[in-house]
Amino acid sequence: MNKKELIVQVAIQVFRDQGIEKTKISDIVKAAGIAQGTFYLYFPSKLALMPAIAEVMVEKTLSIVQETVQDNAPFSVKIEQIIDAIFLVTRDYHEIQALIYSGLASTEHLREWETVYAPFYKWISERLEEAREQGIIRESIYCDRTAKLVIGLVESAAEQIYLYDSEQDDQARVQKAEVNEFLIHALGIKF
Amino acid sequence: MNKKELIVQVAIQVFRDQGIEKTKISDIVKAAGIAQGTFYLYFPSKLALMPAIAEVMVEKTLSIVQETVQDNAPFSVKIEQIIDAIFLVTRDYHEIQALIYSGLASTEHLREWETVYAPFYKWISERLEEAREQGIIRESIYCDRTAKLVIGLVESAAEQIYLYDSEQDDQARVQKAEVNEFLIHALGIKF
Amino acid sequence: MNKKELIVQVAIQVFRDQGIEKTKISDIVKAAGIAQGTFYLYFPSKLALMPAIAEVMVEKTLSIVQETVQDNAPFSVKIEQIIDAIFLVTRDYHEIQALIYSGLASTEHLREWETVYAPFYKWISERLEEAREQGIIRESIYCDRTAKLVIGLVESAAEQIYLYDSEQDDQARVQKAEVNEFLIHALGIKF
Amino acid sequence: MNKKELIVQVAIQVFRDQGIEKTKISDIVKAAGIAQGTFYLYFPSKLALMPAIAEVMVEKTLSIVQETVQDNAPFSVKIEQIIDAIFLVTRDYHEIQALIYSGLASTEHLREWETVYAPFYKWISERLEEAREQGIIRESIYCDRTAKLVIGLVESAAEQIYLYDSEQDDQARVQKAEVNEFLIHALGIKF
DNA sequence: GATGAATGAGCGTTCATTCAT
DNA sequence: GATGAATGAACGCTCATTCAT
Repeated sequence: MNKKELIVQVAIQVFRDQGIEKTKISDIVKAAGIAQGTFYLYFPSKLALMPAIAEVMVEKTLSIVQETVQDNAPFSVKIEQIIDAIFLVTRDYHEIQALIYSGLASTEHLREWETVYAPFYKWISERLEEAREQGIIRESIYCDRTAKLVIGLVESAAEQIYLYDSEQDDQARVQKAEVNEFLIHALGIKF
Repeated sequence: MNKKELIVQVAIQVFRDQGIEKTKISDIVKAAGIAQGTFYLYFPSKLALMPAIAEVMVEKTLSIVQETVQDNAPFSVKIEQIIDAIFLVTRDYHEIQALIYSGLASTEHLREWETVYAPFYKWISERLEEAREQGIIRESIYCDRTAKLVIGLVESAAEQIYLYDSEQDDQARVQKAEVNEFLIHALGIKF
Repeated sequence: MNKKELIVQVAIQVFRDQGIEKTKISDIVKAAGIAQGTFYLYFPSKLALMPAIAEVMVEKTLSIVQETVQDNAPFSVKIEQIIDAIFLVTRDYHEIQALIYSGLASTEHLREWETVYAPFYKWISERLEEAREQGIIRESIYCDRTAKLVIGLVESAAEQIYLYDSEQDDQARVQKAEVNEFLIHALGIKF
Repeated sequence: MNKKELIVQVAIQVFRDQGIEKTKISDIVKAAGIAQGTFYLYFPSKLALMPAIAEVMVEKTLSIVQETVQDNAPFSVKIEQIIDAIFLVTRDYHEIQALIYSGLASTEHLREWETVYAPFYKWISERLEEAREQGIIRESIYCDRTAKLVIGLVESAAEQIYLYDSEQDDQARVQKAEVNEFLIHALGIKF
């Protein structure tokens, strides 16, 4: 089996279980069932894991969003589904999300993250584009920039809920509704 | 000068200069011109610094916002000014903001942050309340929740710009305009 | 007690006992009865010990030579005494001498050694100068350069004997006699 | 090409380029273009390389000396040529020379080095013998022992020059002249 | 014979924390 | 209160060596 992927997958799991700060490389290799030195064959340091994790996380997020959003649903429903999906991912992985957003993982790898995040931005942007062409949202929207604002808004809203606790179903429901309302107006969605 | 305050002020400065991860307590005490042991007279551990820093940062942010926003300006202008102020703070302190938002500083102190952030949320909420009472924004808005969404939106938008580089004046201008447009619709501002 | 000196003294002892290559920093601190971290207060690395050791070794060598050589002895006897003294030091510290002579201790510290060795060269040079002024050795001698040759010759001769074994009294006696004869002619000593 | 020889040749080269201490086996095999494991088919450990390297170095030194010294030159010229040759080798390989002289490579292999160095001592000894039989040098000389002194003297003189810097042509010229003068008297060369 | 991914014991180094002064 | 030398547990990382292919 591919050891590099194994390390990344296991690292995500261990980070979720015991927190990022407290995770030692020795914890990761133990969980992965490999030798300490093997880690260093694939990653020069603990920090170097981060871009790979970010990539996996974005893939995971995007695929959950894509699974949740129904192609033939009306745009207003799609927005609700996008919100649902992002809240879902945030609930389960907020610690890792936080890491990715914080400038933590040292400046050297920041550049890579831009590319890593690109597919997610692009997908949302395309949905906005579709809606705009169909006249369902206001025309003045710049889809690329707005996609980033939407993702930023929903993720930050979800983080506000899940930062302290993953068990916040009621709070989450209210917050999602509020975000939905917020977005309906922000995007000028017509029904 | 009060040593406790001195330590917090110096710590923020050192964090900005050389990054949070790389900052050792010895760096802070050196910069503060005090002895290693003196630190522990005021803070039981390195982590105990964080709530104090968060408090100062929120005070700083709020006071910048308050200075920027003119009491007698129309609400739409106030929104622009709020955006300007948050972008300004984010540009100068995005690393520390990131720290505060990420779950980084061990869970024991998270609760305190909530209270620490409260004044900022409250102030924005009050401005929304005023506007709603004057019928300048849509009535369906829940001010408390929306205040958090607005702050989350603007901060995440600013972070997208400044994460990689603090010198992004052109990018920032475009992003600010987009956020403004976004908020005008989201809040249903009437002119 | 001065910890820096303690470390150097103990390090020399430990190096002699168990060899330089096999000596870990933990061995040194254990023998010195200090904590691991304390070592790093005084020396940034194992290599950084070397100039300090060299200094002590040269001081030791010079003081043994000075003690052995009688001020009022005839020059030819002084030469014998110098040979005796250098052989003595080499027997007891040949491993450390070897270290000092090899380029081992990484190029960064080489420059310092030149200064460190200077007093020894100088002292020998002065003895040659005296002898030359008294017409006891050939006039064509450049004392400074010749001092280095003499020390190099005698030390290398001693090392040839003690490299493999410190118990070589017979061999040493013959070698010393040969070196003495060699030097008598090289310096053109007159009786 | 014979892999064993290849490894030794490459190792010498890599040692010269990046220093002995910093050279890992992986560097050697990389430079040799062979696999990590292949090294261990020919040498049971890293230390086992040392005698082989010493052998090659002595062969190299001896052959350079033999090439430089002209059979039919007068003995005084031969001495100059020997000095030249040894300075040349020392300039190019002083780090490896240092390794060979220092007790570095664990004691188990020291014995072998004695035998390895023998041919060089023997060759010089034979030249002295010739000269002594022809009455060109003083009769009291023991050629075997003196050969070692001569080699030790010249090598240490060369090391004093090249230890810090390989580019020392002026210094080297003066030092060689001084050594020559020194030897002329030590050996009692008659013209 | 040749390979090179995998190993893991071992070591150097860091740095938050303590405490005698 | 203030100091800063001393501490030592903790961890990152290296690299000689192995072995299944």
